[in-house]
Amino acid sequence: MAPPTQPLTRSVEDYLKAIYQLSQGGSPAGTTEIANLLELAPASVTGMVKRLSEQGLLEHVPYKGVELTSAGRRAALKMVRRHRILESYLVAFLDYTWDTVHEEADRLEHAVSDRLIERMALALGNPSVDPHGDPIPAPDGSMVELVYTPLSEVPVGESVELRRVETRQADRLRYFAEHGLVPGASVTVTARQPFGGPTTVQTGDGDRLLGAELAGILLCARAGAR
Amino acid sequence: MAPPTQPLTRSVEDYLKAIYQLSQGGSPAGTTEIANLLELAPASVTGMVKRLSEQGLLEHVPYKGVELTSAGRRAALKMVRRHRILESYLVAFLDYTWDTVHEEADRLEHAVSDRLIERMALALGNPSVDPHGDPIPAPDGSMVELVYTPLSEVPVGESVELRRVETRQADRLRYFAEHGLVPGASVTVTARQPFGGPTTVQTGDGDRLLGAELAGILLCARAGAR
DNA sequence: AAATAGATTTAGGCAACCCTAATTCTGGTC
DNA sequence: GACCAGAATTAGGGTTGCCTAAATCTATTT
Ligand SMILES: [Mn+2]
Ligand SMILES: [Mn+2]
Ligand SMILES: [Mn+2]
Ligand SMILES: [Mn+2]
Repeated sequence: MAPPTQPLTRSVEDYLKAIYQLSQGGSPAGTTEIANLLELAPASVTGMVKRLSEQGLLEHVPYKGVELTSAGRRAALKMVRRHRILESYLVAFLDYTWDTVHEEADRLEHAVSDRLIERMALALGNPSVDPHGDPIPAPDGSMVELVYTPLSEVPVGESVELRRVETRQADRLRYFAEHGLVPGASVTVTARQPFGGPTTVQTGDGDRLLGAELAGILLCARAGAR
Repeated sequence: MAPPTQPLTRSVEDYLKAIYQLSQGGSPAGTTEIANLLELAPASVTGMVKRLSEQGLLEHVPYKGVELTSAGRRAALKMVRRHRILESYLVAFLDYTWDTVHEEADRLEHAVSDRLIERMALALGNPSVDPHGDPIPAPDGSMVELVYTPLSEVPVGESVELRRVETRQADRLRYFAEHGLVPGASVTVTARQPFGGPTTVQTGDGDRLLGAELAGILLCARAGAR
């Protein structure tokens, strides 16, 4: 622990965000996983992990993996809030589209002040989700993460509401937007081929065939879910 | 010269902006001047100046001073545009005041994309000056710099329009704003004490006595000036 | 139990930036 | 023309954060 926490660097903030993301699945984040996500060499990650552990932001069990400490998680969630508020603001007020906004937010998140983020949040009416349907942590770090069902697992015949799109790949996002597959849209699953085959859905603007990859990325609220 | 110019770092951008500012007076910027403005040790500046000269951004005559090359000036003006558009946007849309906006813009200017700046400029209606009355360079780097008269030099009896406030000190800026001394305001000089004494002005909300420092900072358009 | 693939760490470097202390230069002054 | 103060540079370090290549560890397979 280093009590008089000095401001985190851009690199450190990106590491913490990445580790937060990778730890979502319950198990600790591996060195190579982190390296892949941040596009760095694994050896570089080992070095940074050592430093962050000494600063009390991570718990590192050599050869096993890393987890965030509560201080680390707090910092990570702050970055997640910044990122998602920024995305929301840029889309709402500056004409960004959901396929171009991630990149801009990924740089700005390190440069904005708390004050600016809160002003943007206020201008947006304190939204609870960003343009991709990702939940936005509150300023105190609390976040309500709802459990959704991938469209690929919605039974044939059911009608669901799209709530969240789990990808950053611009081409996928553009494809979805072009066909009205955005958070809030209602779709009905009319067929599904077996063995990882495509799902057929009926949307506001016609029927569409979605391969397993795309259908797995679209998260839906089933009947009765909130 | 290094042809395939890679992105400039935050430090480099700040150096170029500082050198641009210091070269405004015609003579080259000195090492110590730059160091003072950036709050660095002079030795650090010597090192950076060497690197930037090698990159073709500066012309350095050892022991004499540095000047921007055209590539350096281009980069500096880009930062000035970014800074001033950001200030304008934050004041216009996010409730910033002119005494708090500089700090935020000084960090953001390094993180925003060209696209974002142009979107903000569009939302603002492509302004030609920022909240302090500082001129905003066009995207191509051209800038119209008008010549104003410091209030301290406006003859007694004349009426002028405030156009620009030349300080970043928040306390001064707050004082001016409190008393309506902002760009666009009309004031009449009703008296001036000799030997660097105060100037008395008549403003929309009453008479006011301004010491030489403050009166020197308020730049005005005299009758007939544009 | 030995071999091995893959993950991880260690070793050794490098570039960008910053600092302090010591040295050198420059433009006057006496 | 020698001297001096201040400006600038050089010398020598330190930190952060990244890389490649060479160990080393772990888990799984044979
Ligand atoms: Mn980022
Ligand atoms: Mn998002
Ligand atoms: Mn800056
Ligand atoms: Mn300004």
